Formats: sequence, structure tokens, C-alpha cells
Amino acid sequence: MGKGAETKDTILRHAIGLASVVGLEGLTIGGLAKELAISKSGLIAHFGTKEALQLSVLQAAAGMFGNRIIVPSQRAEPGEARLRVLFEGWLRWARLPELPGGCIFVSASVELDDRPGICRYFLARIQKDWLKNLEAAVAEAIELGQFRANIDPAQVAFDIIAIHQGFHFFDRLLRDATAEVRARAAFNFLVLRARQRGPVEAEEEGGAEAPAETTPPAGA
Amino acid sequence: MGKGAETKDTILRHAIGLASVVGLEGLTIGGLAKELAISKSGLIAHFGTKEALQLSVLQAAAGMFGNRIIVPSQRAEPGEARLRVLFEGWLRWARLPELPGGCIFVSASVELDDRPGICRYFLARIQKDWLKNLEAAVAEAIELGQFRANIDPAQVAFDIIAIHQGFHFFDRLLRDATAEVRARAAFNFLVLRARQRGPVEAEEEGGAEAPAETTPPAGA
DNA sequence: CTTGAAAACGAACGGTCGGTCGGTATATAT
DNA sequence: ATATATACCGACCGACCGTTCGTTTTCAAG
Repeated sequence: MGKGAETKDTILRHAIGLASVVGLEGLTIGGLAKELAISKSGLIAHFGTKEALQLSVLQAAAGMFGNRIIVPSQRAEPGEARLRVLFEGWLRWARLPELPGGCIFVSASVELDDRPGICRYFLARIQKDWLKNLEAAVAEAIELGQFRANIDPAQVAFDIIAIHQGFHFFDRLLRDATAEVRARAAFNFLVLRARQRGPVEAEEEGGAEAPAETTPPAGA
Repeated sequence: MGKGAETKDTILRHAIGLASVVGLEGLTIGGLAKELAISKSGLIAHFGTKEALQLSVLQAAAGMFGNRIIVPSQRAEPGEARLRVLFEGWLRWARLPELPGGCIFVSASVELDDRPGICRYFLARIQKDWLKNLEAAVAEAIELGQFRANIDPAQVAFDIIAIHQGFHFFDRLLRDATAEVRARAAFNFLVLRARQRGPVEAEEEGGAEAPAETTPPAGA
């Protein structure tokens, strides 16, 4: 890695952490330069414009997320096990010391949802990818007979994302110490409902799929 | 209402809508003044400082939320019915034309969660009040025998808040048209699980509380 | 109508923002 | 060692930020 790429990498690492706290818009070139003890002009020269810097931050964070959560999950068994690894990884992600302000995608989502542009477009794209990733894990669990055939992977993916958003809210705004256990409980209810054939689902008479097991899993 | 209070009210109405889009920090005095065709100095004179303006915006929005969602809910039957009214009102709230950027508390939450100050303190307080409000509705449903005795009101309140956060994410960032139906489905699963004695809850052997009814409710 | 208070104004302040530019130092390849 | 490309710097720009201040307009009570 050349000199330029190296400092660019350093800049982005710090920028991710800073943006997780103050947001992508609250991130200022001067402030970031001061934190790194370099000049404003020397910093922005690596990106050109602030919007390009913001996009690079999102891209770098996405790469980080891929390396830390998605790639390891592919070593887990498909289906429910992988889904749980994804969920647990996602919880840890929001508590990473590299992200002192919490999951940067959560803050970026509400910051960009009304501001069209390259950053919003990119963020929406990778968030849809992540959504599809969760849906795929659920679909695999169905194919493997771990989950009932009449549950909707898209609905479960929605639920999981909602749980994570709720976790972030309780953890970071309310500073509620029970955020993590509440999030895990909600997730466990989710997979439990997906597993067994309960009276919860009166409608949608499915096939003769048998639930694989009934023991509630302890949080990994 | 005197002249001063009247313009102050006009300012706050516009400020709430603007802040729902650009955030409390993105809200600028000059921009707001231009939108109202008044002078910067004339505007800020009503509040003193920008932080006071932001706090007034949050207070005004809280009052609006109380009038539109909480007060009407008190005319509904206690318990599950009231809980549903609260949830449905909350969904409509996030789609109000007065809030073109969605629920202002959602954006404010992620914007303020790492920025100590009066605004953050006030927001956290009213959000905890809202949480307690949801918990109380669930507790009432338990006392009335509508919900099982061994469910945790705090957990259900967490789930509901999570669903709303997920709704906001799907609706505003992903522009997913299914956000509303997904949120309602998640809510219905929640109350259905709370109602009946299902095999979902293997632990916590409770009393001989009988579920009131088993028909899944159609969305109000 | 007079008068005093309340409300709104315009100009200006110091500061910070993102961004540009010419020049200097530093790394890298020959 | 030299030459060239790359990385970095300090100074500076116009624009906008929140805020202050003295003045003018508007309003309502006497």
C-alpha cells in the first residue's frame, strides 16, 4: 500500500468513528483534519469534495461490516444458525469501539432519508442488500425444514431490522441497560414462532412440515 | 393570544415541519426566517438562542403528539383496544403532512443521542414517558385478563417501539411500500402472542388465566 | 390622538464552513 | 543521485452560521 492509500485509510478509519457520533453532515473537514493533525487541504485532496468524502466513509464502513459480520457468517451453518450469527454480529457491531456513536448506518439512514444524492442512493442500496441477506438466511431455514413453510422471510427480515433499530434507540438515547437483553428476547421469540407450528398462525394452512426441535436456544 | 404568541406559534409550526426533514441541527435561523418571510433577528428574538428554539420545537411537537395521539387514546377502552389506538395513531403521526420528513422524534433521537444538553435531556424524558404509556396500556390489558399474566409489559413496549422504528426505516429510507402492512403484521403477531397461552412460552408457568378471545383482529 | 411598550427590522460582528491555489516537501522509480 | 510524480501545506476565498445592537414600525391602552 502506497503512502497515499495509507493515509487515506487512516483518514477513513477516524472519519467513520467521528461520523458515527456527529453524523455524516456534522462531520467537518476542518475538525477531522485537526483530529488527525494534518491540514484541511491535505485531507480533502484525497477525496475532492465533502460529498465524496461522505461516500467514501459509507463505502469504508460497508466494507468493514462485510468483513466483520457477513464474511464470518458464511462459515456458519446455513439457516437458523447463520441467521443467529448475523443477528449477534449486528448487535456487537453497534457496540464496536471503532463506532463510538453506535451503528453508523442507523444515523446515516435518518440523516439521508430526505436528502437525495449519491450518498443516499448508496446507503439505500447496501441496506437493501443487507435486507436480502437476512431474507435469504430465513429462506434457507425454511428449505432446511428448520422454519415453517408458511412464514414470510420478508416479514421476518423486517422484524429483525426493527429489533435492531429498537435496540439502538434504547441503548443510545434512553441509555437503557436492558436494551441488549430485550433485543435478544425479541429475536428469540421471532425464531421460536418461526420454528414451531403454533396456534398463532390460524390462517395460511401450510404443508406437513415438522419443526426440527423445540428447545429454546440460549443466546450465543 | 397576543401578537407575539401568535407569530411564535406560526414559527414553531413551520419549524417542526422543517426540522422533520433537515433535523434539529440542520434547522437554521436564516433558512427558517426566509421561509416565513421575516428577518433573522425578528425570529430569534422570540427564543433568544438556537438551542432554545430547538427545545421549543421539541416541546411544541410533544404537545402536538399529546393532542393528536395520547388524548384521543384515553377515550378508547383501556387495555388492548387502547394499545391498538396508540399504535395506529403513532403510524398515522409519522405520515402527517405537518411532518414531511416523518416522525421528528425519530430523527431527533439519533441526532441527539450523543450530544448532551437540554434538548437531549428533554427528548429522553418524553420518550421515557411515552414508553411508560405503552407499558401501562399493556399492564391494563393484563389486569383485564385480555393478555396473559406472564408477559412482560416492558418487553412488549420495547417490541412496539422497535416496530415503529423499523416502519420508519422501511418507509423513509427504503421507500418500501410494504412498510405499513409489515408494521401492522408485526404488531398483530405481538398482541396475538400476548393473548393466547401458546407453546411459545415454555418457561414461566403462570396462573389459570384464560385468553379472552382467539379471533385475530382486523387492523383498525 | 397621544404615548409607551412590544415587535420586527437591517446592518454588522466574529467564526466556521467547504473549497481553491501556488508552492514545498517527500516518496518512488530510474 | 537524479528526476518525476505524489503528498502535503498555509494562505485565502465567498458563503453562511448564530448572535448582537440600535433603529424603526406596529400595536394597544390612556
